[in-house]
Amino acid sequence: MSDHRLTIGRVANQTGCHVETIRYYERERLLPVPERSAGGNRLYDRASIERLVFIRRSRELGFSMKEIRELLSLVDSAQVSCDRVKQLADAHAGEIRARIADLRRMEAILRDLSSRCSGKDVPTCPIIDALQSR
Amino acid sequence: MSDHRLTIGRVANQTGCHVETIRYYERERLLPVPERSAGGNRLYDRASIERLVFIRRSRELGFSMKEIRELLSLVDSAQVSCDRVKQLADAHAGEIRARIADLRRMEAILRDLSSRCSGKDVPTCPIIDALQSR
DNA sequence: CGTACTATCTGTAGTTACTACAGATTCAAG
DNA sequence: CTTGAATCTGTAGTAACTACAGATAGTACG
Repeated sequence: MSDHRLTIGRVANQTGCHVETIRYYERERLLPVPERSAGGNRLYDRASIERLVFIRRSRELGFSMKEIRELLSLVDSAQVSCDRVKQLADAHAGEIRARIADLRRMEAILRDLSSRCSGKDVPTCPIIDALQSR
Repeated sequence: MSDHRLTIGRVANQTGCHVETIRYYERERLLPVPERSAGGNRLYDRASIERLVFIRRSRELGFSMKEIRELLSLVDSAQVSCDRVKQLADAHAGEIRARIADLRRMEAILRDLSSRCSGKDVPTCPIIDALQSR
């Protein structure tokens, strides 16, 4: 039954995480302490891979480790409260929208400044001027 | 002539930077070493304030400190090369657009997942499911 | 079985742009 | 001269990894 134990390198390959990141997640208690070989190397099972994929996908969606910690604890609790999960996802989506709005503002300003700059070697630059004064 | 020297606290007020941030910028060599009072307190002039405002506005537009360092060195060089400034601004705007695209992708996925989740206390949650499996 | 090479181990430091102390000193007002 | 606010230096913490160094484990080959 314990015949498909995987080394950390294989787990890294299968999940797309770096070896160091896997160890880091273990230190941070997102991953349970794995078994060890006689010599002390980590050995993982299927469940660890699933958990790692969960973390990775959550990170790809921009969840912070704190949020992931909570998502994982919800997963770990016998029955998932869809309620709280949805809450977390919606709150996070809201943060992302706010961030997008910020970035759009920045981009618009930069585009405007750039359009007013010839790019030629003239003595004054409208971009610099705008940054310098109010 | 040296009658409008400002303490770091006043400079912080006028620029909207924290005192610690001003000292940090000095350590990082974005700001020149200021004069000191007899007792050792920093004393700033108008030029320092302008430079600090420049840094702050650049940061607000999302420039990294590395980029700001280059912008400042362009400002410091006798004649500004509008060319390079525009290049930096455009490159930065491009990064912002890429970041926005990323965030939009995340937000769309989250919105989709959330719409498929009732938020009720059902045994399985489509959000969790999506995170768990590929 | 020995050797060589790769994988893994632990522990620490670096990354970005600040922010937050602690404990000592300086300054300004009364 | 005293008191309280401001400032000083130096260090450590933040988020989420990444990058070593130096030591040990595992594995393939002859």
